[in-house]
Amino acid sequence: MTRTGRPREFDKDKTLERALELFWSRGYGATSIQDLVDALAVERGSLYGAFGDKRRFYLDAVKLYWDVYERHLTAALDTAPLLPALREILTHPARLDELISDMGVPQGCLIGNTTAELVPGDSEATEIVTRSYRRFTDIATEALRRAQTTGEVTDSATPEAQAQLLLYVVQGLSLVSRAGLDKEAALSAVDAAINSLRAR
Amino acid sequence: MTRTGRPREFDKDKTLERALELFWSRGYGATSIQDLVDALAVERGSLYGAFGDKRRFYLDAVKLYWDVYERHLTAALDTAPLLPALREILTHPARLDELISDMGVPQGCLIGNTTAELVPGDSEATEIVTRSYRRFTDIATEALRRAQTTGEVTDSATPEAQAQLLLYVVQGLSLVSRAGLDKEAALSAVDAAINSLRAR
DNA sequence: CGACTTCTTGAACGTCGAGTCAAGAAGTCG
DNA sequence: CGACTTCTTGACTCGACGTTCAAGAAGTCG
Repeated sequence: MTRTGRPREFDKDKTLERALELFWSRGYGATSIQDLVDALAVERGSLYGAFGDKRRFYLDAVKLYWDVYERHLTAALDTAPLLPALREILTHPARLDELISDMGVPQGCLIGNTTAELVPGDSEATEIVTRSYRRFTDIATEALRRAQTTGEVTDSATPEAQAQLLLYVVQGLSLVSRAGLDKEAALSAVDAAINSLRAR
Repeated sequence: MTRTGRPREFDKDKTLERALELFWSRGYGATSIQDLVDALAVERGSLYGAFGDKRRFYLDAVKLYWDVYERHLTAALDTAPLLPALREILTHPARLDELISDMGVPQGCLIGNTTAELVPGDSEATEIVTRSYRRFTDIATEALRRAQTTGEVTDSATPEAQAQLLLYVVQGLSLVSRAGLDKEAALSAVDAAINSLRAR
């Protein structure tokens, strides 16, 4: 039996979620421990005790981000017809409704941001984003394969190629959006992408 | 008349190019002044004298990057047929042959990396990347408009929408590639994108 | 040559941020 | 209660980094 000591005074899961929001909106390097201390209302030592060092903390937040996103993705793409769902996925880049609370909406996809900031210098970060990309394409590939057999999606390309292309589009849209989103232009581009998938 | 003093002992342009390579491969935050001093063989004071502070230095490198890239882009897309040229542009994400010397090939597009790392926190960086994205879509739009009139490219979407989508694909591919490039998967995705532009 | 300007060098400075730690607080268990 | 464990607090350390600066070097001009 592990001897129990003084109980933690803060909610570890909730704190990780709030940290995720901060990391998401500011990036890894630009978020200092002091920022976290201020925003989370948890003292430095407690953070270190609960989450290890900054890099661990960040990587755990990234993992949480992906878990939530993957759940969204899977649920959204498990519907028919597929194309409207895909449009939804592309249209709201990296949207995680469950996590976004009252703070301003963070911008960009945290996986993509991590790729730009820590990859390829950090091997664990590289693993995480590589796995995430892989899972995205796997999930999308399966959905597209089904939609090809029902005749909804064109078979002029393999589901794998289509899924990979969708990954690029999501990540590109998500990244470019950070610099300011021209909603009309983005929407028409997404529609063009979706239409090119439609069987004719 | 400006009095001339002691002449600079290093080539400012060449030094900026070398700094660009370093910034490109490591990112802004992860590149220290000391790194630059070591790699460029120019002392700190001289760097500050010639380029101002680190942020100026970086932003100037980004501008240089874009200028070179834009020249490539314009030249490549000013040909007929357009689709093979587009494929070339997408296939070699952010390739700048003139600048890549004997160092390892930097990964990702510097504009995209800057977007992830400095935008939206830095207003001048935001300006630069926004303008770059704008110029990319402008150039691509014009090329696509011409290719639509010749019947090479489908008119099932506007040239603007197609160009915007291409921007997303380039940026997405360029970003995801940082985490390790699966050449086959990338190529088939690019081919799918190109084929969806082809008039039928 | 002497006055003037600009560049070079590298030590020094100040700041900031990640991580540590010792003392105390708040629980549990026997 | 007393021993034990874990959490909290915030001051402290220590290193890294961007930036400055003073002294000297290398040119030009009259």
